[in-house]
Amino acid sequence: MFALTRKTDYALVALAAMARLAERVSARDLADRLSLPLPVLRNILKQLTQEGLVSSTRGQQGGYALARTPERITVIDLIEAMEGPMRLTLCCMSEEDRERRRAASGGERHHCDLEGSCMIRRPVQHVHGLVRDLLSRVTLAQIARDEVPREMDGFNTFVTKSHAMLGAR
Amino acid sequence: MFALTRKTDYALVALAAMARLAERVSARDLADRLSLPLPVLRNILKQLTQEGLVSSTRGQQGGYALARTPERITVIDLIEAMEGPMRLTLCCMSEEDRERRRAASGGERHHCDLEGSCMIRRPVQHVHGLVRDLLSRVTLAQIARDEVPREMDGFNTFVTKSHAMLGAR
DNA sequence: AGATATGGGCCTGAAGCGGTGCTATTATCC
DNA sequence: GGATAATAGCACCGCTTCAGGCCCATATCT
Repeated sequence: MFALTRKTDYALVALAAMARLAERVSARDLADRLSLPLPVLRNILKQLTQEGLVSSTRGQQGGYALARTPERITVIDLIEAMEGPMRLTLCCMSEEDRERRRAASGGERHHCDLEGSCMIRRPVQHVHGLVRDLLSRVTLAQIARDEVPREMDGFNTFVTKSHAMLGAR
Repeated sequence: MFALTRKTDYALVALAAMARLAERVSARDLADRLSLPLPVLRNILKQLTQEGLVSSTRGQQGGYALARTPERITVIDLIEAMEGPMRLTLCCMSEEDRERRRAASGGERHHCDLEGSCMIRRPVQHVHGLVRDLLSRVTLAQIARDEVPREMDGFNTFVTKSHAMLGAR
């Protein structure tokens, strides 16, 4: 089911709230404000900290804050922080991702069996790039302020970015 | 993990091959040509038939063929046929989908708890619309011929389409 | 010292995914 | 009419992930 998990959903709500607050908040405080279940929110904030999207301060008066300005946090950052690298199909995985999954689940075949003979690999990877780029153009600031542009053009810069990305990954 | 399932992946490969062949093929034949596991491909083709993307003919010399021209089958059609309605977050579910899930899993809460107070609902639904529209612009014909446009503009028509869609769903 | 936070685990029930097998039905060919 | 070849509709199983919760160690401020 092509969908974000509930945790990612909550993460989006939490980060948007943190963007508006713009000051350090404890997990409990945030859970109260947003009516989110505290244990879940804790796990989410922990993970976002590990992934470097938020910074944490321990102890009394501690809490969480965005690690960067909301303009520099994109939706794809958030998604991949919570769910790991996005991929439309198996061919869209990067080599590193592939190694990681192979190591994690014990030597399964985590590559497309077709590889050479697959006729749709290039176009599919291209669509993958289009989606990923779209999500990398939406920032947390835009989400928080309900200022997501109606049109996502400016694909001139995209073309180069996309190709560079596909090459690198 | 924001990714398509393996079945959807295979479905894409299969449909693209059927688009190129442009004639009726049996599941076995297709599995041989594409080096896909036959039992899996069978289930996929059955499901695609139920969803109306391919038409089937029983009996000897029977098989499957695309129900429409590949120009009229989009990637989002395929994805939603295999995985059910796409949604970025819970708020992006249509009312019917919500009812369906509620009925299926016995009265759970399948809606966003925040509803009224949620500050990011509109922007998130808008991003959902952007992604969905992008995927609805890529056709099976383009995939099969590796002719996916480098730029996906023409968002003028999109704006109206998107709003109509969000309204209808 | 005590109160308040985060950090790092670990655990469980439920649901979805990947894959397989069996039987019934339908159409064609001989 | 009978054999054959194909789809249709199930039901099943092992595995992984998801959602949610709990516990204890550690750090920090008062």
